Amino acid sequence: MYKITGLEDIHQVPAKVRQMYMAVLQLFEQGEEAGSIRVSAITEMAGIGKGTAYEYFDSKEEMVACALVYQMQCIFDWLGNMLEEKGSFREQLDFILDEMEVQEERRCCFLRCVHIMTDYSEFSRMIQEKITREEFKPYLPTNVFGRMLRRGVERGELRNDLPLDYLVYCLFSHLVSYLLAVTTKDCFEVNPAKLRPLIYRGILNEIGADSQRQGE
Amino acid sequence: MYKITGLEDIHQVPAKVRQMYMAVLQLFEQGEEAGSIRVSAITEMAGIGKGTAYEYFDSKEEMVACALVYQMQCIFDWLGNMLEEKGSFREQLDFILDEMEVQEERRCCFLRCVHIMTDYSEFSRMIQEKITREEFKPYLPTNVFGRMLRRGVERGELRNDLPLDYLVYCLFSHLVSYLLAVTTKDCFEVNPAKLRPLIYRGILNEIGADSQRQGE
Amino acid sequence: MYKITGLEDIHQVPAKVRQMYMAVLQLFEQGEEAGSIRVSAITEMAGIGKGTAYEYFDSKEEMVACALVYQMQCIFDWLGNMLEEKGSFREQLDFILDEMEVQEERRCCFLRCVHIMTDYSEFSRMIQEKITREEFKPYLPTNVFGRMLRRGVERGELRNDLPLDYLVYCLFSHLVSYLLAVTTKDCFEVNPAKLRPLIYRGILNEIGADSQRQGE
Amino acid sequence: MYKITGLEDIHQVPAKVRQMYMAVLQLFEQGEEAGSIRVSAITEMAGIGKGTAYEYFDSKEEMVACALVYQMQCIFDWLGNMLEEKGSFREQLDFILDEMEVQEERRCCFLRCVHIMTDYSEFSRMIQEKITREEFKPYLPTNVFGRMLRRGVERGELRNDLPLDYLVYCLFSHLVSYLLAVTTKDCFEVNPAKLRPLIYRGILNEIGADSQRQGE
DNA sequence: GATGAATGAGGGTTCATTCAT
DNA sequence: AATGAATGAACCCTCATTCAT
Repeated sequence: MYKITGLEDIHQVPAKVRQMYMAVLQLFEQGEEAGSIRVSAITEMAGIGKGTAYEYFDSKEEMVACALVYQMQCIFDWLGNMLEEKGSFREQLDFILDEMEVQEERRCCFLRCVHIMTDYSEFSRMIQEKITREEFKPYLPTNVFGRMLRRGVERGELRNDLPLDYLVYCLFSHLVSYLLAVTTKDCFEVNPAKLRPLIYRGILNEIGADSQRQGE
Repeated sequence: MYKITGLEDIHQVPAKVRQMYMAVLQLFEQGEEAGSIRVSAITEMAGIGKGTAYEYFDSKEEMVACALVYQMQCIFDWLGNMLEEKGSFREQLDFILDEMEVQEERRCCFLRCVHIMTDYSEFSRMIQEKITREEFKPYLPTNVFGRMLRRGVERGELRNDLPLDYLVYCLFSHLVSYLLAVTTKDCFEVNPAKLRPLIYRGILNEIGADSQRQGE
Repeated sequence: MYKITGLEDIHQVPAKVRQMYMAVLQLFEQGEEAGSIRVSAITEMAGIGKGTAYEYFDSKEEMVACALVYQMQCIFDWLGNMLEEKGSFREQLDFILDEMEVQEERRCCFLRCVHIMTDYSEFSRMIQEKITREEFKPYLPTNVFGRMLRRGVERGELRNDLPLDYLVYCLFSHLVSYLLAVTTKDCFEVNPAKLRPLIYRGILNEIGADSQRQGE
Repeated sequence: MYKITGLEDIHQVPAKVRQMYMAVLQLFEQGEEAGSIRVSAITEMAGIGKGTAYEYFDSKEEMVACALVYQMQCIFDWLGNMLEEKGSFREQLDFILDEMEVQEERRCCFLRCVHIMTDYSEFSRMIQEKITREEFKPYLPTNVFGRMLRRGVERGELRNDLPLDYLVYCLFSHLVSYLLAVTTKDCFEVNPAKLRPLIYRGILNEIGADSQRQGE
């Protein structure tokens, strides 16, 4: 039988596979490590037989990797749609920061992206291999944020003299900083509320349309 | 016998324990995950008997966690000493960015700090518990960078109207951004050389003495 | 899966579990100690995989303890049935003494009862915990002998003015004495044949109907 | 160096060996099984180095076996001396029953004798091998009780028409019954106080001088 | 297609014994 | 003689994977 690749259309995932994905994600939220999740835990939680899992996937690693890729797809798909609805760059930025601050599950997903990018392990390589495939392209942060930033430029809110890649990097790194600040509240005693204005200023300083005009 | 805690003075670690640490770190560089390192791999590489490992540590997890904590201590100790020798904030900043860019082992260590901070797993909690102990205080990035920044303020290079914690956060988040940019060259096509001036400007905009004067 | 408790109906023990029980008992007869029986020895002898053993039992100790409890159940069940068929107290007594003298496996089981009763170890406690459960009640020597003695009283062969508990104790202790005598032939040079009449006289002296009449 | 055999004169056991014996016996009273006592537990409790233990003994089994043999020697030596002081058979019997009922450590020792006699394991064979050596002879229950019984015959308290071995067996088995009754109070609800007269009558019925006269 | 009982390789840990000091 | 750090064989137990039903 054809096995699952994790890059299927998120709306056409077989029911039992979706149940498995949900189980994996739930186990992650319970603090399990990727490597130490047990197949029996997944199938029991998904309410399916252990053998069934192997009808869809070749190995445990595939199950976990596909579940994470699926979650990324879902969240970035959702995020892309939500950003599309906002009227201005500032509203979009606010929305992202709000999500990072508030939502447990979503912050988790952002964190996991950073976590996976900062790891050389076999398992991370597996996910990286998947998310660099053609099918994943539209869900890549690069593209989700890219679309948002391109519209910002078109609207005249952002500088039009910088390569899009640089705009993406700039936004991304500020977001990571905020994410870490929110996550490690205990470590740096920095109030997220006080940080927001600095994030705005930092980003607009670098890529806002005003900074371009000032430079002229 | 007293078991190793990982917080011993880095110059007084027993020879065999140091050999174990080196083995663990080498295995990490070969791409192993924390959870999948085998005790036999550690002891064989360290050239000691498997039982000996358990004379010093209570479990495999302890072995790995202590090795990582040891590496952090060593690197932040070394970094602190190196920074002390530099004459200006700019020289210090250059030194750190150079290290992040060039040195494999050291970048690894920085990355691992981020990696651990972005993880809820049992294993990460184990390390976090160790590095929040009193003995580790002087090696904490917060303190290493804190000392560097305090001197910057004293020298009149940095603003004196901001809490130190905030200065640390600001520096730290810019460093993480640079680190990610250097690490994920493949993802964002951003040239580190072109990034440097932006990092400098970004940091000095926020915490440089000049920005304070301008605000007045 | 539900784990085995050792108190299942002896006729409904799963085949592989029964094979394990047989292996354990065989190992005992080969002179192994309870604590030093190896799981691999059990499974190899039972002709099953090592993992399978853990499908049914939680630990090695459980395997061994359940096997011993199973043997007790089987033997006391068999003994109870055999005694039921005998027509008189004297025939019943003869039957028990014959069995103690002749049968290797069954004497073993009686001896083990004594062995376990004279031991405080964790392992003995484990068995004692099992055989004091409700399900084991009908197989307890107290009850097997109790039924036999009650019928003796009803038939008018035994005194009816003593509590049943006392009758049981009296029979039991004489049996133990005989058992030890038979077992330690090398130690006391006492001929079992010469002992029998003394056992009969000893028991009937204490609990026989005649002794009651004489006392009146 | 000459190794300890466990049959040395109990008053000439080297100090460190005696400390080891005490440690082993203490561990037994804490409920450890013979096979699961650890060498390190013995040496730590004895306050000596682990290597030292192997100066005196060839193996762990020897250490434990010798400690048990030593305890038997001590207790039966003491018992023999105590019995010597008593003026009549009845007083001697009372003394033994008292000890069985009251003294924890000594009842333990009697129980252990039964426990070892009812076991075929390697370890029990080791002890049995030791206690059947010439040097242990005077401490054997057979002999301790034998001396007591011989004096009973000489004093005219006991029958003189039975072989000594038989007298010993008779006494021994009644003592075991009493021991079991006292030990398993919870199992048979038999009051030791009510049992005593029965034990006396039982023994004297069989081997008392009166029973001989009656038979004539 | 779905199942879950059976498997056995693999790895963590213990602990008796040795031997250099 | 005394020590205790070092050792590695031994063994329990886990769990990914298979396959007969």
